[in-house]
Parts: sequence; structure tokens; C-alpha cells
Amino acid sequence: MTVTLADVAARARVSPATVSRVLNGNYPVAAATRERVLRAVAEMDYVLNGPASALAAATSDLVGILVNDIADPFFGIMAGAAQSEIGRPEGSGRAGGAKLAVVCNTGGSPERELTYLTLLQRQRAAAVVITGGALEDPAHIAAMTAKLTRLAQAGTTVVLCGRPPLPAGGPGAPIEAAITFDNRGGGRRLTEHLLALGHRRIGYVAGPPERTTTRHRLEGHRAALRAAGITEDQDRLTRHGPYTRRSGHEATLELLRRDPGLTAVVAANDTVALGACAALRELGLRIPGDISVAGFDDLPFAVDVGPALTTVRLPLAEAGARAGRIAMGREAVPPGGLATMGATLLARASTAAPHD
Amino acid sequence: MTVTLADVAARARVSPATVSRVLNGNYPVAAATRERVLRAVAEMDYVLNGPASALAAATSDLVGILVNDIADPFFGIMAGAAQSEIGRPEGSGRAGGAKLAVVCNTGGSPERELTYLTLLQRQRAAAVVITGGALEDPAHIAAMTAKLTRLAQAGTTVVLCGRPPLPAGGPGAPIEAAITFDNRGGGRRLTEHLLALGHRRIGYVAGPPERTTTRHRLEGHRAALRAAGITEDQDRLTRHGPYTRRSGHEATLELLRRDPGLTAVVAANDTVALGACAALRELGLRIPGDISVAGFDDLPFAVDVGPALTTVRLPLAEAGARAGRIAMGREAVPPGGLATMGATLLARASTAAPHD
DNA sequence: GGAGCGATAGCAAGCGCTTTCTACGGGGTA
DNA sequence: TACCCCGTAGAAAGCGCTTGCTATCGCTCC
Repeated sequence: MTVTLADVAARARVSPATVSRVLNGNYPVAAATRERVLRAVAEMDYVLNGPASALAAATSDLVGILVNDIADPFFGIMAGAAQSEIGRPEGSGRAGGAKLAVVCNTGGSPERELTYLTLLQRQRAAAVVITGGALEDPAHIAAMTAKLTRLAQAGTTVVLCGRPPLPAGGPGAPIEAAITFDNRGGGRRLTEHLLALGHRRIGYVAGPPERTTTRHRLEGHRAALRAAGITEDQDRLTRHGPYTRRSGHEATLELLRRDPGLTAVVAANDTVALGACAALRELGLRIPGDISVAGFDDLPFAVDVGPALTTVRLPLAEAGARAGRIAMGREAVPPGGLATMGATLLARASTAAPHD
Repeated sequence: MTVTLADVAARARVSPATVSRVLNGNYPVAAATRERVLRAVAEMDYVLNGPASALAAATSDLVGILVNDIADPFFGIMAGAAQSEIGRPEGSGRAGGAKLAVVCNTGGSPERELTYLTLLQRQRAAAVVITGGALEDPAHIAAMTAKLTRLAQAGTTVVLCGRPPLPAGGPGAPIEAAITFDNRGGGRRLTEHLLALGHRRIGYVAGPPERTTTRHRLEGHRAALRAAGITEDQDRLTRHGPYTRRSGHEATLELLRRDPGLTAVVAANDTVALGACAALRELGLRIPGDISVAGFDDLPFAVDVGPALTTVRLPLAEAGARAGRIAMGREAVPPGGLATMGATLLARASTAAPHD
């Protein structure tokens, strides 16, 4: 059988209550007694029964981190930073102790997102960090709002990371805080860079239309074009698809078919840009000699593709860490519960002036 | 307050026991009664209290997945596949129901590996999947063996994925199964490919020396060289470092300093290869014209770097899925508890015959 | 020198669920 | 018609921990 609190108590010749208090450190215990208890714990190799503890205390030390795609470093970096921040023990006792930070992969599916939230609710998670852009489907937003409200009621802290706050914000919103990226500004600066180089016909390989991230980046792109007086039918030069390499590949071919005169292709993110580069190479076009390419996110590999990708850097790790700290109540909630993190243009080798 | 089983029972005009049985589906309940209960559950938006349930049933529906680096797609792909397999509901009732698969990022630290295992033990996890190569430090192996033994005793199924079984195997081993990759064979075939192209002076950028993965890949490389009669001091042409791009960059510069006559560089994995490529480009060397480069793993980006990387494909997703199924008791344990998955050579554009 | 108080430790009542054992009713069988 | 058994539902005893309350002890303070 496994060792229980009572066993430890017997060995240390104290009551179970005392052992519990030593372990939680939330009640004064004489040093000598504590010593004795800790020794018994060590000797018996005792491990607290989490479920029992959670049941009695009505709260668990589980923290969930939801990601859209665990195989994508974009999410991996945020999740890793959040997790290491959450797992960091600090202070003592249940309140400040290290939590079990777990990441759940929704695969971008709204159903699985809700399923995981239910599962976390079932576990009475202490907090939940939801990363990545949101779906703008009204039904899903309503379902999410309802679910998050229940979670908040049950005492779970909800923090968004890289996702705008729920539309139905205002007081009573179930969200502790939201950390967002300046996708719009980043998209805008990226396109301004291309415009400054002299590009006028720019193709845009966008992400899935219903995601906030997609929309914001595209809005930034369009805003830059508009500011430059380029008003021709941009829909024709834009193509939506998933955030995959394959999509970048296909979309790029399609865009060039629609308009062979393109001098630049902007991708919704670095992964898509990779596909775009591959497609262009297959067509025998040189980058940036014949055509420029730009990505978004500055994932680690962006600097290594040939040629090094011009992109926009997002402070992913910093945002994840911050979300983790806020979830743990270790960092102040930003004013209005909303913090926006800047996006930095990184002009590298994949963009250049169009050749005459 | 949150809704409890008793509340649902009252609404459905049955006993709590009956509600529990409907929810778990492990006991016959009349169709009409079940109907009534399910309606009450839906109307009240009831969510089971996981901790209470786990306490009473002495088992939880949590499954842990340990990874070394969550930002690395190598692990993300395995973890994602395992997670989706584990989260898949199948059959009904507690035994076959969907579990909460959670991934924990150890960051490659042995302490955190043990910490997470303790945390999962505390949660009374139903199973644990440990991915990635193991550390060969005797102290850590002993600690892991002890910890895994306790987990197994507590009823947790342990499955390794991409990691050799514990040395102290044999009967009573705490491990349900181990899925390994043929790193040695893959490494060997990769180097054979280079030898066949005519390379003789090959640099090797290895991973951290104490990891099994590193050792096996290097052993394959050396075996191929030996078979080809190349016996000169290979240690001089090998350099260890972490599995990072930076390490690949530095190590490559160092190796070329040691032996400017290298015609090929083999990296311990694709990420390292990326760094190697960058270093070579900085030196003004063309790949594969001046020097060939090869990676390992065939991560998604491998085909996109310029030029497309010759590498070895590991069936990461398949291995992860299989580990997940075994953890759930949904797939037979391979004979001897050990299954090795093949490694396929992918000869692409980054390798070619050395120029005279 | 006795009352009062602060510092510790123990008692015992749950937390919400599962599960064994018992109860009950309605056929089928002899 | 009496008996059994099957199918179904309920009663109740925990699962191992936390925590409010109570008990004890050694001092300090008048």
C-alpha cells in the first residue's frame, strides 16, 4: 500500500493534522516537531495524495496551458516560458508553492478547446492560460464566454496570452488578464518596409479567415497599403489558408497565377513563408532578386532559411512568462486587464528592392 | 456554489449512487433512469469533481507526457500525437474514457524530470509517457528507476518513447513498454551515404555527450566510418554541444579550424544542422558545392532550408501515437516490452560529391 | 500567586465521489 | 401458486486530506 498522512503522523508521533500543517506551511509548528515530521516524510518517501488534498482544500495545484499546435514553436515557446514560470516554487505553503503546469494541445479545434477547459474545470485547476489567436465564430465565442465564466466562478484564474479579450468584456468578465501582441502594428510595419523598398504589387498569404491573429495582421498590411495610396483590389492579391507550410506553397503559386507581376509575397507567419519560398524556388525565382518574401513571428528557424527571412519578432517567451506570473498572482494585472506587447520589424535578406 | 452529484441526483429524483453509475457507465441503469439523469446533468451544467472522484476511485484520469523541450518540434510532434491518442474517448466508463493528457516540459533538466514525476505521482496519474533520449548519469538512472518503480507500484503505467529502457531491466521492471528509434542504424546509413558520395573527411557535431540519443547516433556514424576503413582519429573531428542551432554554428567553425579539409559536416540533429549551414555560409562556402551538410530527424523545416537538408526521418508521430495507445492499454505491448522504429535516410540537396 | 494569553498540537467533521452490500419487484419455472 | 433469480436502485461506509475549534502548557503581567 501507499503511505498515507496517517502513517507519517504515526511515525513522527504527531497527529495527521500536524503533518498536514508542516507540509502546507500555513500554520505555526514548533521547529523540533517540524523537523521530526520532515524526517518521517523523507524516510517513508511519502508523497501527498493530490486528489484527497484537492478535495479537502477545494482547490488543486494544477494549472492548464492551452495551445493550438504543440508542434509549432510559436506555441511551444510561449508554453515553455509560462510553464517554467508556473512551476517555479516561490514562498511556501499551498498558496505560493510550485504548481503542476500542464499544456494541452487543442489542435486549433474549438471543440477540443472547450473539452480541455471542461477537463480542467473538472480537475478544479487553479488557473488556465489560453494561448494563441481566437476564433471569431459567434457561437464559439458564446460557448467560451460561458465556460470561462463558470471556471472563474469556480475560482480558476483565466489568463489569455496572444489572444484579445473576449468581446463581451466589461465588469464581471471572467478573465483575469489578457496579453496581446501588436499584430496590426507589426503587419503594418512589415508592409511599410516593402513599400519603402519600392514594392507596389504585393501578394498576401493570410491565415484562416476566422482567426483574430489573421485578421489583425491583414488589417495592418492593408492599412499600410492604403496609407501609401495603393487601393486597387487587394482581395485578389490575398489568399487565406491554414498556418501551414503547404498552404504557403499552394497560395503562392495561386497568387502568382493571378498576378505574375508580383514583386513581393508577405506570409501570415514564418511557417507559411517557408512554403512560399519553396514554391518560388520551384518556379526558378530567386529571393530576393526576383521576388521578396516576408514572414511573421521570427521563429528560431527564420534566420536560417535561405535567404534569412525578413519577419516581425514577437516577444513570445516574455509574453508567456508574464501570463504565467499573472496566473500565479505573482505579477500585477496590467491596467484594464490588458497588456499589448510590441512587434519588431526584422529586415533581413529575403527582402530587397524589386528589380527595375 | 458549484453543483454536486447530490444536486443532480435530487433533480433527477434518484440517489447519488445512480448518478455516479450513469456517469461512469460501469453498472446497469434502466434506460429511462439514465435519460432522466443525463437531462438533469445537462440542465444543471454539472461537471464532475475530479479530485473527489479520483480520491474515491483511487485513480485519476490524468496522463502525463514528459518532454525535454517543448519549443522543439521533435518533441512537439511526439507529444501531440500521444496526446491526441490519449484524449480520444473510446468505449465508455472510467476505464476507456478520454483522459486529460498533459505535457510537462523538463527543459532537459534531470531534477525537473524527477520533480514532474513526483507531481504526477501526487496526482495519481493513470499513466506517464516519457519522451526523448535519457541521461546516462548513474545517479540519475538510479533515481529514475526508484521513482518509476514507485509510480508503477501505485498503478501508473509508464511508457518510454524515443528512449531506451532502463538498464536495470528484467522482470519487475517498472516499465510497461519502450518505443525506441533506430538512431544507430540511421546514423550509420547517413554516413554511408556520404561515404558513397566520396567523402572521407567528415566532421561530426554531436549532441550532449551524456545522452543516449547522442551516443547512438555517433556510434552509427563511427561504425560506418570503420566499415569503410576510415580509422584516423575521429575524436578530433567530433565536437559535442547542446542540441541547439548555436552549438551547430560554433562547433562547425571550430571543426573547420581543426581541419580545413573537411568536405562534409554531419550534425546530431536538424536544428544543429541549421547552425552548421549558417556558419558555412558566413565563411562563404557553398552547400553542397564546397561542403556537404546533413541533419537528423527530418523536422518539418528541414526541407525548406537552403538547400533542402539531407537527413534521417524518424517516425515521430507514429511513435508518439503508439506510446499513447500503449499507455491507455489500447494497443498490445510489443514483445519484450520493446519496439524499435526504423530510421529512413532522406538524401536531399545539401549533400553531394566532394569537388575533386 | 492566580488569571490571562500566546504558541502549539489534537479532535473530529467534513470535502464529493465510488462501491459494496442490501432491498425490492417482477417474471420464469416447477 | 410458491420460489428464485435477475435487473435495478438505494443506503452508507469510506477514500486521505484540511481546518475550525478545542485543549494544553508555560509564561508574563498585575
